[in-house]
Amino acid sequence: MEDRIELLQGTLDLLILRTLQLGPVHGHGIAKAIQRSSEDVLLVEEGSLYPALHRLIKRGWVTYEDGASENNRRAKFYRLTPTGRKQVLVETTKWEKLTRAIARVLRPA
Amino acid sequence: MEDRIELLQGTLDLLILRTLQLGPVHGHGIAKAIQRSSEDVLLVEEGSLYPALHRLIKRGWVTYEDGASENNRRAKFYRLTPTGRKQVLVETTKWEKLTRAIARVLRPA
DNA sequence: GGTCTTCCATAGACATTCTAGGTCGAGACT
DNA sequence: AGTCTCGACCTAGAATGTCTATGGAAGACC
Repeated sequence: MEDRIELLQGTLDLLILRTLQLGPVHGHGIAKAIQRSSEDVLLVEEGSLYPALHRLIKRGWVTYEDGASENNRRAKFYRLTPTGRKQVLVETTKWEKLTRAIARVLRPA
Repeated sequence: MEDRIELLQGTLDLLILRTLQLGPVHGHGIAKAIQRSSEDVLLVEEGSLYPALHRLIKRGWVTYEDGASENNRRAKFYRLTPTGRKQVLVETTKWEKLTRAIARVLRPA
């Protein structure tokens, strides 16, 4: 296949949190949303997605309710908790700080 | 203890390659250079640095010669191979593609 | 009823970083 | 001479997070 780009470790949580900022979405929908908004650059594997979601739940940043998808399939609609909502900002800031730092190193003096 | 920021997995190789673009440097010097040019945001632990360097050598992107440091200590001066020099561009492009993609996801529509 | 697709999930492999140790030698100080 | 610190190098093992591969359940569709 083509140039698959692997996610950087630690970035998936942020991508998920940010996606959930727009409202409750089920797992499959999160993956599709990230793929779409990244213009097909980022492909979230299920084997990465669900462990990540469970991680976020464990940390109290995300919760879910059972429901039915647009296609009438059983689905869990994940959404941010109040803590999670704050955490999005923390994580976003951290990401920006980090990428700015890396950019400085990459930019040849 | 302040807000230690951990490196993202996969970014260290690029940081090292980019640092070596400026000329041969010994390990300790690489760590200091990255710390300095990132304005103390990125701290490269030795336990990450040396495995990374050996990885890059194994891939044929980096090589080294023995020499003496500014302080007259024994040191290995690491430098890019011709292949490594090309690889810097590849890795830089990948990084930019990835961060652009992530930025699109983070940017709320 | 059979098959496709959607949605959820996990086990195990893999890669990279960190923690926590250790070595060895140069220079400084006593 | 002895000892201390620091510079430079290194590794083992733990921790983390992603990927590969796989499976299951249930609705849709023929």
